[in-house]
Amino acid sequence: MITWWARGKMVDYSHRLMKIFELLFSHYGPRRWWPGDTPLEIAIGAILTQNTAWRNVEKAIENLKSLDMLDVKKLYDIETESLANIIKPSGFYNIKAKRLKNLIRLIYEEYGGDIEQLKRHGDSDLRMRLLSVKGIGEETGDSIMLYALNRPIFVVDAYTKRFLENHRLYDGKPDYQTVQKFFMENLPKDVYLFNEYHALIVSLGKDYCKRAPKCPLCPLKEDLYR
DNA sequence: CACCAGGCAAGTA
DNA sequence: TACTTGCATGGT
Repeated sequence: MITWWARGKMVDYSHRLMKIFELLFSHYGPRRWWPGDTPLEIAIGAILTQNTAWRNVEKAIENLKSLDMLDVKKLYDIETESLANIIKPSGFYNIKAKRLKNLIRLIYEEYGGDIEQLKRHGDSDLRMRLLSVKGIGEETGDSIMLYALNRPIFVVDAYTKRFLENHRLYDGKPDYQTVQKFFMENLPKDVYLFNEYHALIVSLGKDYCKRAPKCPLCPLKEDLYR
């Protein structure tokens, strides 16, 4: 049995986390994340959405699509300045253009522009390669791992941390590694489960848990506020 | 008008 | 290690 210390006592969370998943899934249904059709588009979206509302990212991706720029070779060749101009609606466009170029440079120069070759790495090596790119931190890297490359890695973001705090599932400062371990050690390592779970937490967060410690309308309230 | 959104890296102490 | 700051657009 895997246990975690929380609220001063040791608790088995594996059943609770599955119960929460079932409640959220029955409330929202499948979320079908990540919005995006190809691994490349998903990876680009992961960088563009850093501290940015998704609706602004959509505009930037639309711009890339309309210019037929969702292509490793074309992105490798384009000037960083031109790329910045294309992705302008997503905000932080100068730094994000550099970050996109850093990722594209890795794919093009180390893997011949073929994401399938990048995928030959095992989970651990793959994660390290992604995190070695300047501009790809833990959340962005893990989003690419899970949603673009279909690896069983749990993605932690602001919503996930807020979720644990709001529902008092874990005390202490929710740093990335700890939160990720909390989910990964208490759930079966399943790509589909991790995919839907993260998406469901975001859906819940957008609807009910923005920053209130209590969520009167929250579909989880019966089971979590005892 | 102010505040925030699916972060990250670099700088400071 | 633990803060702080710059990066920038668009919606509420």
